[in-house]
Parts: sequence; C-alpha cells; structure tokens
Amino acid sequence: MPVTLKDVAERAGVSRSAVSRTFTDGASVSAKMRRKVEKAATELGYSPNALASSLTTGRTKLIGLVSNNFHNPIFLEVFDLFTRGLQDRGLRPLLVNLTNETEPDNSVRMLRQYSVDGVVVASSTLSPAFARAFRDAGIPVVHSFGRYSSSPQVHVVGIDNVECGRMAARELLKRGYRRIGFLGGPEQATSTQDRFAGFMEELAKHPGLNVKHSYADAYSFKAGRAEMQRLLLNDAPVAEAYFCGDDVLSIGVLSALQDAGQRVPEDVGLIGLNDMEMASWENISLTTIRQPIRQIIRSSIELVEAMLEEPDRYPEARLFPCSVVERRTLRSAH
Amino acid sequence: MPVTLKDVAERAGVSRSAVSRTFTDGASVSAKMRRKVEKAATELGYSPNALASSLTTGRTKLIGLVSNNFHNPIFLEVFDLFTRGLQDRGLRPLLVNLTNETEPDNSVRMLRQYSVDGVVVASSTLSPAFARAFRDAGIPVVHSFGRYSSSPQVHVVGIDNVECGRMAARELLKRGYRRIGFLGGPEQATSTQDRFAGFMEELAKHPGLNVKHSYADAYSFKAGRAEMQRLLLNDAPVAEAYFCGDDVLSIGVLSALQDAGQRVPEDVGLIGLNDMEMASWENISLTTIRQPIRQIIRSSIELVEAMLEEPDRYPEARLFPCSVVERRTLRSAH
DNA sequence: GTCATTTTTGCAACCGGTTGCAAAAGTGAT
DNA sequence: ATCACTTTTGCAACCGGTTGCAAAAATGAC
Repeated sequence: MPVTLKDVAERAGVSRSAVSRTFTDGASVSAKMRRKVEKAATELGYSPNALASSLTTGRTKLIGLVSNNFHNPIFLEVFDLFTRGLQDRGLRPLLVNLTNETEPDNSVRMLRQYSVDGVVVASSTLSPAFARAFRDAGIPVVHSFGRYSSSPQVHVVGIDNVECGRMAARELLKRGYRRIGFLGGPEQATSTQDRFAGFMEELAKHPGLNVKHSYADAYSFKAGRAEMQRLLLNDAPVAEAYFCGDDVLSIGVLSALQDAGQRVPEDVGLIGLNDMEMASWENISLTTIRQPIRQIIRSSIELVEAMLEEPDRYPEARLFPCSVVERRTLRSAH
Repeated sequence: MPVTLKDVAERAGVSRSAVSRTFTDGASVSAKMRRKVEKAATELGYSPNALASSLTTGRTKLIGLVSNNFHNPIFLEVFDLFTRGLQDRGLRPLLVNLTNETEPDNSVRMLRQYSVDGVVVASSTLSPAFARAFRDAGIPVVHSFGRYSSSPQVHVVGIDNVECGRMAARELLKRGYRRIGFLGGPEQATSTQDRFAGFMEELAKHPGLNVKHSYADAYSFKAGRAEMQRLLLNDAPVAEAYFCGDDVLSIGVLSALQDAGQRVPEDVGLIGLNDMEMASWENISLTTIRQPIRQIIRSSIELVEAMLEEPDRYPEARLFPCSVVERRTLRSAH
C-alpha cells in the first residue's frame, strides 16, 4: 500500500537519489528532472516517510510537549497555542501526560526512544527535576511557566512570580485592605512559593497588617472551593481580601464564598492570577493579574527552535511582565 | 552521543541480532545471552530507537490525536483521558490541531509522513470528511464524538445525539414548559443537527407548543452568551425554557440571562448537555444531560488498538446511553 | 559417547530514506 | 570540434534497527 521512493524512481525512470533530492530543498536537481519526478510522485500519491529520513538526517521534527496540568482550563489554551505554533513551523507535538508521574527517567527514556528533537515542559507545578533530566539526557529543553532560578542550566520562559506576588500585595494595599489572605496553589509548586515570597515581602513593608496564608491541594476549582470552605468553617472570620494562586482557584473560592452568603467584593475581595478566558465571563468578572501566555508560548517555541540549531546555547530566562486587570472582585481604591 | 545497537553489541561481544532480540519480546534468546546484553546496555545507557525499528516492523505506535476543539473546557478532560489511556497501552499521541483547517488532504499527508499506526478524531464539530479521508488513505481511524450515520464505513464512538434531543424534550415537557427554545451549537455540526432533530421529533408529538430555534457560532461561552443577548434584544420575550447545545454554551446563556435580570429557573429554564465539571460548580448548578466521556474514550482507544491488529475490521458504531443530571436550572415537575 | 532434535546464534539482506564521491552531462569560450 | 569548468546524476554506503535462514550449540534419549 505505502508508495516509496523506489516506486517513484522506477516510474520516473531515474535513480532513487534523484527522487530524494527533489524532495529535500537545497539539493541540486535540474528543472527537467524535478518535473519528471514530481509527475511520477503525484501520479503515485507519494509522500516521503519523515521517520525514515530522520534516521540519516538526525532530525525528526518531533517535539515532546510535556505537561501534568490537565485540570486547569487555561491549559487548553496553552495546548492550543503550542500545537498551532509548532505546526506552523513544521514541527509536530508529541504529547506526554505526566499526571501522577514522579520519576523523570521513564519520560526521558520514552522521549529518547522517539528521538524527539526537543522538549517543551509546560507546567508550573511539575518538579524542575524533569526539565533538568531532559537536559542531562542531551535533549534540548525549554521549561515554560517554570521557575528561572531553580535550574539555571535550563532555559525558562515565563513570568516573574515573585514580582507578581508583590504586585498583588500592592493592589490590595492600595485599596486599603488590612486583614489579608494568601490562598495558594500546591505548596510544592515553585510558582506558589514564589508568589507567596513576593507577596509577603511587599506586605512586610507595611507593619500592622494581619496576614494569613494557606494552600489548596491543586490549581483547580474544586481545591479552591474546598480550601475556602475549610477557612469559613475553621478560621472565621475570613480575611478582608485574598490573593489566590490562580484564576481557577479563585473561581472555586468565589463559589464557596457565594454559597456562604458572603458578597464579593463587599464582604471579601479577591484577586487571581492568569486572566484565563473565564475570568472575563460576566458572571465571574474576576480582578486578576494577567499572564501573557501567548507571548510566553511564542517565545518558548522560538527558543526551542533555536536550540535545534544550537543545542548548547547558553541558558537564558525569558520573563514577561504581568499586569493587573481590574474587574469586579476588589473594592475600588478609596 | 546516542548509543546504538551496534555499540551494545560490540561491548557485549555478541552480534547485533542478539541485542535486537533481547529487546523484542517473544524472540529467542538464552538467559545467559540476555544477561550479557542487558549488562552492556545499562552500562551504556542504551534504549532502542523506536523510529528505526518502525521501519522494518511497520509499527510506530504513534497515534494521531486529531481535534479542532480547543475552546471547550471539556476537551481538556478529553485530552487528559486520551493521552493517559494511550500511554498506558504503550502508544504515543501525536497531537494535531485542526482549528481553521478545512482541507483533509494536508492532515492526511502529514499523518502519513509520520506513519501513524492509527488516528483518533476527537470532535463533534469536525466535518466527517476528515475521518473518511484518513480511512481512504488506509489509516485505521476512529471518530470519537462523531455521527454514526454520516460515514458508515468509519468507526464511530459516541452517543446517540438524536436520542439526547428527545430526552431533553421529554424533560422540558415533563415540567410543563410550553414555550420552548432550542439554542444549538454551530449549525453545520452534526451533533447540533442530530440533537435538534430528536428534540423536534419529540416535541412534534405534542401539538400546541410554541417552539423556536437558533444557533450559536461555536460551542463556547462567548457564543452562547452572544446568541442569548441577541434573542433578548430581537426576539423577546424569550422562551420559557431552552435546550442548549452544550454545557459551556449553557453557561454563556446563563450569564446573559442573569445580566438581563432574568432569574433561572424561575423566569427561564435551561438544560445543557455533557455534564462537564463546571456544570456541577455550585454557582452554576446546571441541569444537563450527561455524556459518559470516560467510557467513550476508553472504548475509542480499545477500538483503535483492535484496528491495529485488524485494519479492515468491519466498521461499527459504539453508542453510549446518556442520562439526565438534575440540578437547579429547570423548575421541578409540577 | 553417538545421534537426532530442539534451541540459540550470527550472517546478510532489508526497511525507506540520505549523501559523499566520482562519472556523466551541460555550458561557454575558442 | 575541443577544452576547461560547472552542474547534474547515479552508485554505493550508511542511518539504526529487524528477520529469514542456515550454521552452531545445547539438550536429551539411547
């Protein structure tokens, strides 16, 4: 069934090399030869086997797209942008789901078996050990949404989570909140740790505040809701305003508050992080810190592509500024 | 850098075939030989090149996961389940994003170049022409969430959308609604067409009803919200109750209604379809028809796997029953 | 220990391409 | 037509594996 180089060569009455050359650009083929070959190829419906050619060229154009984040709707957009961006450059995403995976070795082995040209780790909750493991295996890797200081030898594209923490703190202070809460994502996630650090750092400049913090189990609606319900029960009265680890978490928190009869922002203020599409939905209208994910992803793709040419490129961190998107879950500055 | 079969063979002092055989199960190797080879392999950190072996075996274990639905949060769960399910069986998903793609030929060529063993088309909005094109190219294909009558020669796994339409109609009738609306997804989507057909069929049994229908541009929050806003403006008064094409659409509709001061379910009733996670969120609490996506996906994977053994398997449609999940967006039966 | 039978091993060809090299063909000047 | 020079072409080896086949080694019965 599958038609090969040889078939085309025979039909066109030329050598196999000639056929190969007409399909690799930059090769030396006369116009006449090209016409002959292309004619035979279309008649036979030939398209070259990318995997076979990868054997000699050493390039598969396969990029491992590695993530463990399949519960935060923002990652649907992330996958959308990554897959389209990669496709547009002739690269193919091999999706690897690392949910519940703690051992980098398996993934490394797997991606090596498929000779991926590079790997994008798209996650803010996956241990930096994964990106490092790929790097150590000699696979070009970019960690998108990662922490830039955790693995200086790995390329990182993302935001400055510490600064985002500060930004959230300033926003709450500006509005005169004094009993303030941090409701983070998973405590082990570097993004949570950094946001917390920046947040506390900024708050520390203003003495006399009452600050509490706690963590949800995951960046998810359910976890946010559960954690806020716990606070309402065990830790009442809750703070005047919360910085939540993430939008989807915020939305869970919002739902718990509404169920408990608390009005937002009159009784409790909320600021999230990401600016996922849902945050702008009119029945949610979440004030949040916008993370420029399109730019992050574009840059990640450009970087991984550059590494294909230059695998030992000196590692860099590409950080994109975030900005506050004001909607209706914080009271206005007085 | 990459260590090959030959390296291992030399190190172990055996033939290349011997090494190959220890890594293909079912091959004849003595225990002693296996030990020798495995020792050398681990010392060198060898893992076989799956792509090279695919050349002779004709199996890549690559499965094209094709979709155009990157805006409906339910598809994040779909991707999660597919990727994990495939991985668990030693298959690798090659993700293909067909957003804005109308021409099947490109995708077919691309997937052929990568010699995927099979394809799963996961979409209820993608034209059946895609699944057919893969089939015609000789690639085993399963259309998940597809319409079973559109391409009898293609395997389909999903639900009976016509029956779901009937089910929604019965649910509304049971509750005494008489001014009834259908607010569908994209009119070209087979899922929308079928749900509409079933819905109207059931309603037709009850004369004297007042039934309207219209379509949103996409299965998305934004589209649902926009369409309901249009109805509120141009087509008031709106119906007593709507069957919406999909949950995320329903949530958009809900938001438009709330903004317009309409209470749900007191003024307007709503029933969706899917039972996505968000439908159960307490601030939404959408009554909906549950589509058993775990089962659909599991079955799709089993089916595509079976087709690897038997590519010309007689085509079948696997349909899973849906059921109504009652929450709080329909008034109770009187 | 011999012999027939089974298991294990290596050789060599092959999978579908690419590529260095040298021969063949084309080009232009004389 | 000849020659020097450039471009195009085909040969053959190779990429990293697999596999049919026959030879070698192991097994077991006698």
